[in-house]
Amino acid sequence: MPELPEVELVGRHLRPHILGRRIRHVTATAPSYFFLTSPATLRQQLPGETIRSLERIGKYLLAQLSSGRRLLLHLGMTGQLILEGAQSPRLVHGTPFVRDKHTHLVLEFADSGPKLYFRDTRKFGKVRLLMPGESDPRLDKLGPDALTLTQRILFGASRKRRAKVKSMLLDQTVTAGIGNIYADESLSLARIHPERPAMSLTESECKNLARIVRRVLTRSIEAGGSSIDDYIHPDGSKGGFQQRFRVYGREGEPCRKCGTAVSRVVIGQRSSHFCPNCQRF
DNA sequence: CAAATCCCCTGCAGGC
DNA sequence: TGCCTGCAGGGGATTT
Repeated sequence: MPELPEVELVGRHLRPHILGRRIRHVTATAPSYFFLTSPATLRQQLPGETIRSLERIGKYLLAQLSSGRRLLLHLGMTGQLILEGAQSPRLVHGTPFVRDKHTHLVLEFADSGPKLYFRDTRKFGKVRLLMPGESDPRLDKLGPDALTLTQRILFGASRKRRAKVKSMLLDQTVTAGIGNIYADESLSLARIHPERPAMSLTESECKNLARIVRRVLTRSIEAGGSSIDDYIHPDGSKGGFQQRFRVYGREGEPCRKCGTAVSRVVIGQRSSHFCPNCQRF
């Protein structure tokens, strides 16, 4: 589910519903590495806090709280932030979401508005409460946001890299927000083979690739993001960008440009899709 | 150092 | 129907 466009959309959908609201009660499940801050601490510390702002940083969401503390959230692979009343993603059409065994955190507010559920089946997501002035190394290490990716950043990062260009795009310290889908889609549009050594890219290829990354991410946001198995929006609605995938998840299917079968290779433990004709090594 | 490998966790689809 | 394998929008720790 969540790469930059999806996280951005979750933030946009959530803001009107949670900003300015005061947390009254917190329910959190058993400790797991989902909780960088213990559930007990969250239950104890969050009530009384008002959510002042919510910003996206790469694939993270960071909520500023009234006490000066901050709540850091990451959706991992299957994380979902769901507003009470949302349509259930996989259950019968028209059924509102109800808390289940994968719902690890519930925020109830002092007003009568909807609760907020944080659900994550695989528990790769993260939640951490940052004390005033406290920082998180994960945030500190992030590169510039991928929506503002420039040729300069890509070209600079690529110079001494023997590693594959796709790995560079996925490296959040180079640029933050690109995940497996948008890396494949961007390289496809840029007609660059994902296994090319990053250092083999020319300056003009970097310029083109940076522009394409920005455009793909922007277009996906406009289309409501990509929804594959789970929904993404806090109200339960789905995105539509997955219908426009050129290569992602299309192994064996014809390239939309030349008809050649889309190939799949594994790069850095991740499936990588490309057209072997349009994206020459 | 940089780069490759393994691991965290759960559910689902497909082959037999 | 059931079992088994492989795979999944992420990223951190460990190894080479």
